[in-house]
Amino acid sequence: MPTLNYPSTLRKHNARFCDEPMNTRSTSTDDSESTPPDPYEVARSGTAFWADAAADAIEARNPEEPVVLKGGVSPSGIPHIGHFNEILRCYFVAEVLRERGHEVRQVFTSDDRDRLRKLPRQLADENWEIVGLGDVDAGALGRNLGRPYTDVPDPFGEADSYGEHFTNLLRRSVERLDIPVEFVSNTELYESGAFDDAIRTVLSNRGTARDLLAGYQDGVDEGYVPFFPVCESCGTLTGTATGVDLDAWTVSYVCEDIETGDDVIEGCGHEGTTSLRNGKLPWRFEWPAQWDVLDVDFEPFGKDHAEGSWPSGTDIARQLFDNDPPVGMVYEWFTLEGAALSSSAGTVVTIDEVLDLLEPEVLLYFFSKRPLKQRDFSIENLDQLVDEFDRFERVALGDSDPGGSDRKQRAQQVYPMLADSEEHLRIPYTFAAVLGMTDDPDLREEIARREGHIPEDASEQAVAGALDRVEQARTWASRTGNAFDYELKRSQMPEVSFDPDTEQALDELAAFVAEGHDGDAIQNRIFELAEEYDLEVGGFFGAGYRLFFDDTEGPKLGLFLAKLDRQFVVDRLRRQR
RNA sequence: GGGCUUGGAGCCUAUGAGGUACAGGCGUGGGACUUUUAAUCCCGAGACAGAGGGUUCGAAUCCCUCCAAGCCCUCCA
Repeated sequence: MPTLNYPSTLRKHNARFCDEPMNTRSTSTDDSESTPPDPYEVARSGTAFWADAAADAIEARNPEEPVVLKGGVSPSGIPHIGHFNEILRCYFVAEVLRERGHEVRQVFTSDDRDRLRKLPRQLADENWEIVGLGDVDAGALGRNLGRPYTDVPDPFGEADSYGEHFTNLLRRSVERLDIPVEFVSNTELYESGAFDDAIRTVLSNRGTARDLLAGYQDGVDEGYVPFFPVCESCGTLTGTATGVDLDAWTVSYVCEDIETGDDVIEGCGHEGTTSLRNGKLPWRFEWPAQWDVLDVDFEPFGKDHAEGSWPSGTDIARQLFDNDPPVGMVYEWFTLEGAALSSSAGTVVTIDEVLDLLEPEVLLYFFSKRPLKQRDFSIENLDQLVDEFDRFERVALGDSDPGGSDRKQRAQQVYPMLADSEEHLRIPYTFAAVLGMTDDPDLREEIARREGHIPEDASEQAVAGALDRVEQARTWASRTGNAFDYELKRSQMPEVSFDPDTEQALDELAAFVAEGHDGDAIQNRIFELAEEYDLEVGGFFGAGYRLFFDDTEGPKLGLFLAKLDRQFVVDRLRRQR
């Protein structure tokens, strides 16, 4: 027995969901021992961290070491943050299990033998540049509809296939997040024969397989053969196998039209026979086959699978493969700015993009939250997420605990999974955005110090780390064009027109600046001049912001002007350049 | 049609195995820092937990009905 250190309340909780009958229309008469916990319950964790509950459920199965956690997606297009549920939900559970002394293997299957069903409207090249379908040879790509992703050429001509191209992109994002993941190609599993036993099991028990599936799906009739061969003539993953010869390890087929949603992929009509390694199992069988072949103990999945392929999959795992299905966990989908994430519709945020806007630990933090909650990823309001993380970090590190001890305990548990143990100095995100108005690193630091965001005794390294956020926040501000998007208009003077009083006041201010005064003095002078010329204070400041930022707002003007080179300021105040 | 998930102040995030929501943040109103903005500090307003029933001494937390959004019963994190 490993020493487990978690609250006793949790144990009670586990007992609860382990004993509950599965919430499906399973037709099986299995004993409770092989009934996996309800994947919704696994995602709910009461007062504990959800990954703890998942780890509990996994331990309840007495898994063999190493414990295998798996995720997977089809490489159908641009990998976006939603796909990372498959990676990061596993990651947190893996971390918990490691803490408990388990050996863990985190696996990701690229379901790359799935067929290309339709062309996405957008693609991303090997440099993560998003390009429209029109920018590649869409015609050539279109001729590959119906083929497995690994048989479709990479439209960018770099990788071996379309599937490999997008898998590579995803893998690189995983690497940027520094998550240890083993990638497995589904196509390779088929080609290497790793799936042979599973295929044999399905096809030699066709009647059982059919009956099982028919309990969950309509349209599974007598002639149904649960295998899709690749047509040797046109390369399409066909839908109609007509017979199998297990001794010869072949399957015969007719290459008929395939309906995929609204579209129909035309078959070439070829009738042929091919190897059982040249094709694939239908998803409903393939998933449990993966569990069996890879010895999967845990798998998170999107809510789209929760009511369909999960119940049938667990049933098939037990009854057909005689295998205990893994612990499943449902997660809700993210939205982007309130809209569904969709590669084809172009509502996509990639990990790469996000990491230009915030630190990896903030992104991980987003994924550490309750899985069943529908969450919006909002770039518009990204500052709120970062602020929330900063608070979370402070609580975890013990500086304060406004939310109570439970919250603190959780923070202390989760935080080490997000960030390294080095000292992190954080400048508030929106303030960092404002600092982006100047390119001068020294000036940035000075302003940050002046405003109290950098303590006297901060190490050089910590300061540098803190200022790294400025670039991210500035990118965010300029990308969203929000209120923090200040940019010093140094090279060219914005178009301005002021009334005569304002112009005179600006000239006097220029003269004052020319004399050489510190920031406070200049700030005071601005107020005095506004009074002397009977100008609205706000309006006069506004004139300054217009001149220097082409905006109505800006930083504390006097202090800021004092930091810039004097002649430039004087000239600009005189509207000369 | 059947099933599932989510639903807290203007917004975000918690809590959620029944026991008073003075919760935190953002935003907002006011004030302080010699006087607009950013930042910092103080104070204030703001929800009775989607709606309605029920169980209970007591429910945001259990049950029922309904509503909204999303998902599944073809493929899709």
